[in-house]
Amino acid sequence: MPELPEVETIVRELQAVVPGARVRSVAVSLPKIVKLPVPRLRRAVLGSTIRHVHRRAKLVLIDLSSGWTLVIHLKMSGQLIWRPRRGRLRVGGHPIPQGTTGWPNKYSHVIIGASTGTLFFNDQRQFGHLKLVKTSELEQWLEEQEYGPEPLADDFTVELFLDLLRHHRRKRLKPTLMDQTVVAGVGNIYADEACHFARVRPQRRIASLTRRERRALYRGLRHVMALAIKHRGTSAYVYRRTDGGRGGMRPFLRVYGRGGQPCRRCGGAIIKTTLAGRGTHYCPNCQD
DNA sequence: TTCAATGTTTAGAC
DNA sequence: GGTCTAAACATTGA
Repeated sequence: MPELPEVETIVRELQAVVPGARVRSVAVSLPKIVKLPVPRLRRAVLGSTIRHVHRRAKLVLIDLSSGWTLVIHLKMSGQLIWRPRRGRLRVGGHPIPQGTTGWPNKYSHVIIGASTGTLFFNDQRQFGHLKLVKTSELEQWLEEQEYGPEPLADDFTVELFLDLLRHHRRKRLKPTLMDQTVVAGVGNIYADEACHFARVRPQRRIASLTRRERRALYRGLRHVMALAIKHRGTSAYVYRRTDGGRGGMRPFLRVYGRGGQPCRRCGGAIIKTTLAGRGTHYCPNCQD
């Protein structure tokens, strides 16, 4: 999916325009995406007002006046699209397939009609899901998911990060960074980018990392996430009127998707390999 | 035709 | 028990 920066981008977009909208209709064309009986979803959301849109890890959280929170995971190919009655479209998540011009389309699996616009939950690969959690129990529920700290939060200190790494000494670096119980929200793109920032190869064992390297990884995670949010993510489209621009992080990626191309730091050829089943990119010259 | 794609979970091997 | 890989989910496009 969209990783933390892409989810944060769409959450900010939605939070700016959606609160206050009253839900008037719910249409589900792919029931398996909704992890509860559709009639129950209807009862929980129809007639309620959207209060607040926020995020934890890669989850989009939409608080409703009914006391329920919609919990949406976009996984690999989910999108959220807000089409307001007036004003510009807000699109977040996976890039829109070429040729797609309107909504709903064949990937629009959940459509929530509201007083000021319509929210589309689209997902090409159908991996995403939508759940419902009582807002009063949301904090508790999130704790049960055992997410690690938010990498950009004030309480994510270097000391905490070093401590988390100590619990995974025998594991390889990149899968550990992507472990949502270690740090929340890190995915395949930004794990590679953080490793490059820290000049460390993704396949290194945690135990082999020097204190200096661990601290560089901490800085790398924070830097890469903040930069990606600043540029509105790597591929989330954010439409302005009809033509729109896309998430602008792509030109700032130093290794992801750049196999065979020269390293922007040292000129070495970026290697693309596989680690933990995921495409993994690094510079063999300046990452050790 | 084959493979890989911003995620997560699970089964099985060692 | 710990850690790894492959497969599964489903679809598309290079």
